[in-house]
Amino acid sequence: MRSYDQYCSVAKSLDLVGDRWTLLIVRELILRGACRYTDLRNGLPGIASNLLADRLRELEQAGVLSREDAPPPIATTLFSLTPRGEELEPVLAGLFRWGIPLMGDQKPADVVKSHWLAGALEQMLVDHQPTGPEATIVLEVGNEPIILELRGGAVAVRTGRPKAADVKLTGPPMPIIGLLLGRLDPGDARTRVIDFQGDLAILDRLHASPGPAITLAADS
Amino acid sequence: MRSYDQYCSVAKSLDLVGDRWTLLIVRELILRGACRYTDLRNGLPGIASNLLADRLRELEQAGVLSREDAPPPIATTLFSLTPRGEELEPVLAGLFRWGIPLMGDQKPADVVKSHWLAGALEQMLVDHQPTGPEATIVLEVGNEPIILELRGGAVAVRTGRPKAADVKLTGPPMPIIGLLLGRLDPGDARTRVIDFQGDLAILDRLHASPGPAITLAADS
DNA sequence: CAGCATCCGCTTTGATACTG
DNA sequence: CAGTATCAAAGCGGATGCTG
Repeated sequence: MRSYDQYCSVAKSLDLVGDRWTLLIVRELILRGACRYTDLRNGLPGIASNLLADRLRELEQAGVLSREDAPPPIATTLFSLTPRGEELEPVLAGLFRWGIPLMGDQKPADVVKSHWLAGALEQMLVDHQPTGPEATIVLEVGNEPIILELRGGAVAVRTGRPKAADVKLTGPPMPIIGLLLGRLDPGDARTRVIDFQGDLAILDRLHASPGPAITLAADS
Repeated sequence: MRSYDQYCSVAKSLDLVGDRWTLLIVRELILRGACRYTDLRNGLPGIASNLLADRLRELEQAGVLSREDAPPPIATTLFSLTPRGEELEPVLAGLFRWGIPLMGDQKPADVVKSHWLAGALEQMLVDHQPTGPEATIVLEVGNEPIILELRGGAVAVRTGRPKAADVKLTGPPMPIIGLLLGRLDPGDARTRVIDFQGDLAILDRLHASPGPAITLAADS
């Protein structure tokens, strides 16, 4: 990309990561860790192969990612973020958050990947009942299950094979996200989302009102 | 811009603000507040006029900014961020910070505007001596003076005409930034920078070590 | 002058095919 | 698997012109 030729740190940042696809490559590496070329292609549906190669070269040049040949048994090239590249995480976190309201309508052309949703949920979810028991929520959505683990006030989000779940939600992405963020109540959800299993009360821990007593106290 | 067609909040964000120039327009509106078309052109040297018009239309459409005709005496159109647009501030803040290490070499082609530097400094500076007296630092750099006001632990950064200054630094941008961030000591600075006026000790308040006593305590 | 729209040459991107 | 090569289409930059 042609430089903006502005002595401004935003412009200098965008000189390096402002190209089309570039921040999505960083997204993949943040969410997935070290990736093969093919993993990146799978995580970036729509990218042209030559563009991916170009971008990887530019990002390596810029010190954002590094390329290393994995040891003999694997025999492949792995791309991963450098520490400098990982410093882009706050920028990506901002974009994950800002884009949530734009995810209302999943267009027919839209591809869904579970790890993208996991990244967004990680930015948005808080356990408002930190003293509660550990709990596991599993979402069957996208191409692989998403696992939310509530423990000590934190919500860990990952994808993969779940062992056990206190609640399991199966259905299309949008109503499930709305339900988790508290923008859709279980009544509406039942008509749009598909299937609940387990104790729905656990979902209340993700919403803002810890209980009537505190709500009343805030009102007084 | 063509959509990425990915059901991911980062991709959806970039569908709206990932185009060339778009985030720099948001930068201008965050730093400057409501702007006229001409103000934006001045703050975005290098942009083609038609492109600016296109982007403003797209951003208005996306709900990021609004256009309003100022009242009669002014008779111009003002562009300003909507609340939704202001929510991009964390993203811009991230880019301001991430780009600081890229500002080493001001290339001959680079344009400098003081309000860009002000935005970067606002993200980086902290007063480590919050109980100290109020102090004003003035930077004569770029096209207009930058005023740093230390008060109660906060560092307010603005551009404009200063009233009085405890320290005044005059010179090229890079060494002045280095000096403020503590990456360049006054000895080196004197050979590269320029001109000091006033009490340089105030600059120490911007650096990490609050004093020998605390440093020793931390070591023990 | 402020706020665009049009035109044109150049660069970047997208889609697909091909290779060590 | 990890890329190149090719070429058409889209996007961008710069100049200029138009309208209140």
